[in-house]
Amino acid sequence: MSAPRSADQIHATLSAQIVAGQLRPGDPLGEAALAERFNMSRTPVREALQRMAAEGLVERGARRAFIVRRMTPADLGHMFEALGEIEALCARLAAHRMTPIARAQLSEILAADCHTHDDYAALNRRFHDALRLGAGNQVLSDLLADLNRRTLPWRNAQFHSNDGRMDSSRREHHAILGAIVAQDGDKAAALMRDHMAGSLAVVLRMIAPRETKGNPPPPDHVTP
Amino acid sequence: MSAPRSADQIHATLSAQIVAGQLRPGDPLGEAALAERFNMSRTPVREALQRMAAEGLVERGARRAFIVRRMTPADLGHMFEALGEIEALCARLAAHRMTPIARAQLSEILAADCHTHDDYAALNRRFHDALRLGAGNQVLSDLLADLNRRTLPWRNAQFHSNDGRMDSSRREHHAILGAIVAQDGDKAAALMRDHMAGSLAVVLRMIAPRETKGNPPPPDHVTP
DNA sequence: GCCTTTTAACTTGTATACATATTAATGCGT
DNA sequence: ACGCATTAATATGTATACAAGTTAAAAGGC
Repeated sequence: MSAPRSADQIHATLSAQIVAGQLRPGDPLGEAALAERFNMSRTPVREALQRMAAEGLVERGARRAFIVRRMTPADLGHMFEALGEIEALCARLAAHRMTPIARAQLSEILAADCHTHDDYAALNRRFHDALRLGAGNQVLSDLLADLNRRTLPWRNAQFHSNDGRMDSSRREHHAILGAIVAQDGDKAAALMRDHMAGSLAVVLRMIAPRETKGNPPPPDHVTP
Repeated sequence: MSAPRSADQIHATLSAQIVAGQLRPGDPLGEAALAERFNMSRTPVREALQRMAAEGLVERGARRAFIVRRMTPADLGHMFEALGEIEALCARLAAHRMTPIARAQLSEILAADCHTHDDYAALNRRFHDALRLGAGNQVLSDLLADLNRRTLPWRNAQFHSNDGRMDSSRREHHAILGAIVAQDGDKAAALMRDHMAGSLAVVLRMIAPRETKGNPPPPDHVTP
């Protein structure tokens, strides 16, 4: 039997709530409060928070207390650039390494029609997951999974507030698929870069309404 | 004043010993034993181990005990491929973004003459650090720092056992510098990829003598 | 009246005691 | 004699009590 550890449960629950936006950047994560909320002692709570800190989901605020991680526009830019470049890298590798069967499966994913935003979010995820696996590098795959989780709080709402983005995103997916089927690594990489840049543009337009609690992070200048 | 926390000290000490090779892959890291060794309780020891697990330096073995992370040849290949590709990416970005002053500083680093292996290791590190900073992306920089730390246990001894590698590595550095000064991003990336591939080749030749303690990890097939 | 200093409250960091699970050894049964 | 089951030992997981540091508020001096 599997041993359900409390710390894992807390970690999963808090991560999900941060990713879903229920806990917003800057929200305080007091150990005692969380311990009471989960009916557990502070020890597993601390373990969960430390792991989340190492994963980049939370950071240390005043009084060394943990808070949900805040990101300046510059930080978001760096994060999306890294995400886009590594996705592009995986796309290039996948174009060279994916088997014909894997290519067919990738095509199948895009062939499935979807109508609701939630459907598309799932499809989007499956597409990128298949590409990650196709690259055939476990380390890069893990890296992408981590970066993805860290950006999700700022990404998961974009489809709901921006209807046009869904269609354009879908078109871009098909273009990437075409480059991969043609085994054109450079083109796949370039298309993926543009695709991720498009996502960043949408997200940056949405930052303003999402206020971060507490002192905003050092007012980093947006690079001109 | 800074608050020197015990957990940080344990984390730093253990990390250094793993990177230096004093603790070898597969070595057990019992909490009680470490607590006694550091004259501390198990609590800060656990915190340090959990953080190191999230960083990829240790893993869980039998009885859920922490052990120094083992890596199959396939894992090492993935790790070095990721490292090489992201370094190449940073080199391309740096070729476009580094200021003339930063280029001059990079050149200065390579100009310094060194004779001992330790000297060269320091120089090597400064070169790669300068390139990381030159890319102007904090996330990629942090990623590289992490990957570097994780591969260090397998890299730090290569210069000592392979005299020829030092000279060839140095030549490759100069070639990369030339591409960056010429602002040729693609060439810098390609050269960096080859440079890292060279390091991997040396490391793979050194794996055999370094036996991992305990049951070797699942005998991952080496891709043909 | 404002600034400084001290003190008190609240938070995190550490230690220890207890619960629980996994492993290995031993004994019994076939 | 071999195999299975039971039990004991040793590790990690959790809870709680205590220590220490930081912040904020309040009181006193200039």
